[in-house]
Amino acid sequence: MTAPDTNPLPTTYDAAATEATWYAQWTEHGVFTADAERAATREPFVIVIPPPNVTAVLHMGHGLNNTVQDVLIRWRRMAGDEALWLPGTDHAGIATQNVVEKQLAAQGKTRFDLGRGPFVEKVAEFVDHTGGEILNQLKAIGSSADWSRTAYTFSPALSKSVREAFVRLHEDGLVYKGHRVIHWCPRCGTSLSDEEAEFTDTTGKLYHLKYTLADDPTQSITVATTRPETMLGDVAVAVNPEDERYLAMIGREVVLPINGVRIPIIADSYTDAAFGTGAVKITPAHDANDFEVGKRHTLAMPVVIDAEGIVREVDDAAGRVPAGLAGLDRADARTAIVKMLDAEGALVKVEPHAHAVRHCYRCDTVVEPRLSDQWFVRMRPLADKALDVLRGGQLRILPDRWEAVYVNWLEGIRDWNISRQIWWGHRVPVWYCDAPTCAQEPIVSRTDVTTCPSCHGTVRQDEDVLDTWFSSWLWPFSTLGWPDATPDLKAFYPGDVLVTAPEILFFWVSRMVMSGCWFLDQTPFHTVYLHGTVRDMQHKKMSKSLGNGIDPLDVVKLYGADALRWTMTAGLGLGVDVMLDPTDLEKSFAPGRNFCTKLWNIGRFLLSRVGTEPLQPLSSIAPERLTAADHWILDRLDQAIRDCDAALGPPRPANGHTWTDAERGRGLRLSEYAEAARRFVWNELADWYLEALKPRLYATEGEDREVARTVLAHAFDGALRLLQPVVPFITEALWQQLPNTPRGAFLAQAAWPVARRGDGAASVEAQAFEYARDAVQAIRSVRSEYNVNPGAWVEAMLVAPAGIAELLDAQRETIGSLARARVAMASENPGGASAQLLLRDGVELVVPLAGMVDLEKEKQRLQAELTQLETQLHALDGRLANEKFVAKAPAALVEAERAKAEDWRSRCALMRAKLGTFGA
RNA sequence: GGGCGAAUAGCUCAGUUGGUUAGAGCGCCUGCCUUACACGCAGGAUGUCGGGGGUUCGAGUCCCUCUUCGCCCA
Repeated sequence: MTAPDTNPLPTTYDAAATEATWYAQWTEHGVFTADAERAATREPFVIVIPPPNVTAVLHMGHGLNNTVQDVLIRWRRMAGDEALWLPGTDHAGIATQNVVEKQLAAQGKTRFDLGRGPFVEKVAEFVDHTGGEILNQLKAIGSSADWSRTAYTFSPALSKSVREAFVRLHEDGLVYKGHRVIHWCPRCGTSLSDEEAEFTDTTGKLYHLKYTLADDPTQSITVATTRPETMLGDVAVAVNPEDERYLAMIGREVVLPINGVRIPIIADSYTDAAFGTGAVKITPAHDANDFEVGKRHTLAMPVVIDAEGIVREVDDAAGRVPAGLAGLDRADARTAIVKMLDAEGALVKVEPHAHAVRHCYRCDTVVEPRLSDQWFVRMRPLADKALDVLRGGQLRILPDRWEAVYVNWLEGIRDWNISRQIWWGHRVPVWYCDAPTCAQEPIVSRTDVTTCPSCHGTVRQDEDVLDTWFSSWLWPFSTLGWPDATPDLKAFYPGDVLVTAPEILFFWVSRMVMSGCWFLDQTPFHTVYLHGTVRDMQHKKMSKSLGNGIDPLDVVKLYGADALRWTMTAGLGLGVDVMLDPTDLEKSFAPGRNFCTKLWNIGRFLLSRVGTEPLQPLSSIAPERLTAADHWILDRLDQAIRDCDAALGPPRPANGHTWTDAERGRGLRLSEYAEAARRFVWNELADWYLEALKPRLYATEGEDREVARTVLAHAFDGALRLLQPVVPFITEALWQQLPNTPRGAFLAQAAWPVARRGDGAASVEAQAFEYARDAVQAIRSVRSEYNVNPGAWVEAMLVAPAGIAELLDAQRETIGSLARARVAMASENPGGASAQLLLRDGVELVVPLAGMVDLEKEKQRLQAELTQLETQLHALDGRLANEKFVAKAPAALVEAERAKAEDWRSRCALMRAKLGTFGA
């Protein structure tokens, strides 16, 4: 009888209780806390978290992203590195401001009702009270981040980094104020960078407008535009100088419909003769390309749409907007203007037109090109450095196809608009003298300026704040104390791996490389790991707005954090999207839960049979005391360790700084790692070793029982170590119960296993167990085929060549207990009415099954097997007869193929002989 | 318009530099509640590797082309 009362493990695994217990233990004992001093004597391994928005709520994308980071950091922590996973949040300028503005709107207020100071205070208060909750949610999925170093992009410390970066770039001549057309979101009321103005493919309309020549009303020129409402601000019509259709018109003037303004026809090679009519209207204040044309031709730049997207005479536009149109929203204005153009006979035609329209990445409003003054960073010199580190091999991106995308973007880099006209964010550190007569230039300063250095009068700070990404791009070192030379900065910069999704390759990843190379002269990490996107079964990206999301916390509640992590890891091919079915959580997460249950039950078996009495260490056991099964499982553990290491590593370039071609594409195969560990613990340890071991453990005492206890505990200990990075909770809970676990130690910081034998060759002793497995599987197969009662014992006879026979003879009991058979060895096949199978290396299995064997069936099976093997042998012989194959293929391969052909030939012969005994 | 990726078992996917009889999980079929586990065990079925062409002794893997789906950039 079992004695469940003495087993410290309950029959079912309680994920919730275990997770709470061990997470608290880990944090209480500082398991996740990195130490700058220790990093002097150990390899540091650093991952900085992609900081979630401070107002974000955990979704499956975070679940995936943070599981990957946690697996890597836990792996390196065990491997002996000084592992630092640095967590934190992003103040998320526009996004956070939008949230609070929405709250105000519900009270019928705007931010302007409050004023700048009180509004910023209100946002800060909001962030203090509700922000950062996502970090607690990350704890629920087991994230082993160093919470003592939690950073925030808008903290005083990081604000100092931001100012330093701005001022230094200014000193380097790379920050400047530019007057040009930028992307403007009329809803958010701010400019956007190129990257923040996302393209959406749209089927719009192409309007053909007829402008009459001023000096000859019988002649006209037709322009094509997707934005007819901007015609009020037209200052020219441009044609290509090569375009013969319009040569005679260049230099003459046309009259704009509706407002009657006269504008010239100019020649500019920007105009594509093949697009539309070959003539385009030029509106310098409302189109970036037109702006360039306007500058080249020193044209006026009237502004006819204001910051809110309302049509009116804003700037330089007197007489351009008729009273009936002034005050209309840009969309309404389009409708009205098209109607007016039609009435005037100026609308030639309207045709459907597929094109991409830019939208605000925060609120999806159609972006309005707008002429304004903005701060820019000249990116070319920074981009060149970022290209150098990739090309030089100090940086790699996995999957490597993204490297081309990275290179392409950096080669075509454009200046970065870093100023935003919102209130929530780092204020641009520039001050202006209030005195209109003072000659003082704008002051760019690391510290606040209160009086004008020239006239000692009052100053005012620039109204703009910086793009939120201007703080994010400093993240790998601002979080470590830069610009101060802190111990952390010295110990943990540069870091190692950056884990994120491809969506922010340009927003964030490339820019971090640029800033790291520029300010610290080193790439901030040697590896960028771009994982896939979480999608539903229709391959749609999971999102709250689409309603196809899965809440990771629901999964934790239903299946446990380990199950969630298992699904994320085991399903993660390199760079491949993860497909989950939001309507069927069971399908996605049951495998992880089932695996945990399996682990739990192995642990329960071990504790009930091995017990908790101290064990002698494996190293103290003489090899000859180990059974074939012991040797086999220890070999399998070695192989599993090698497979896991090969899938995960190398953790860094072998020479410490530059990837070799051979190393560059290796590692970070999380699914292969998980599969290797799973295969070992389930298909090898549980399915075979444990079963083979039972008779030895059922013994109440004896030397062999002690050996069995030690080997099983050792193998399971190895499995738990390999699995800790994926399923940290259950492995910790089990490891704590193992007889030889030191008190006060944690699996989370125990040593990563090392293979006992490095070569990977199976030992002779282990080989014996492989033969035994073959025999067991063959007997089971026969039993199943003949529907032998599962409880019944059968007779089985093994005929084996010398050498193998001795090995098998020693395994008779093991084979018998696993296959429910009384196993005998025989020197030759007795023939007769029996089921017979040919195993490896000339081993034959004979199962008499008196009276049950269907000879015809046996014959058919054998014949089918023979036919298949003959076909393969024929193909193989053909290959070996091919002189070119023998001459060109590697010698080792040819040799192996020859040996195989011989093996198959003798197998065929045996089968034919056997068929003969059936009287065929 | 330019670039990239994917297409392998019913489903989701592995398959590193071309080289055993192409694998896993789930699902499916058969039999088992065997004293760790039915969230389990044992046995089994399932693929002209998207179509076509080429290179090679040899192609799921390399090249060309077509089809379908997806992504990025302009």
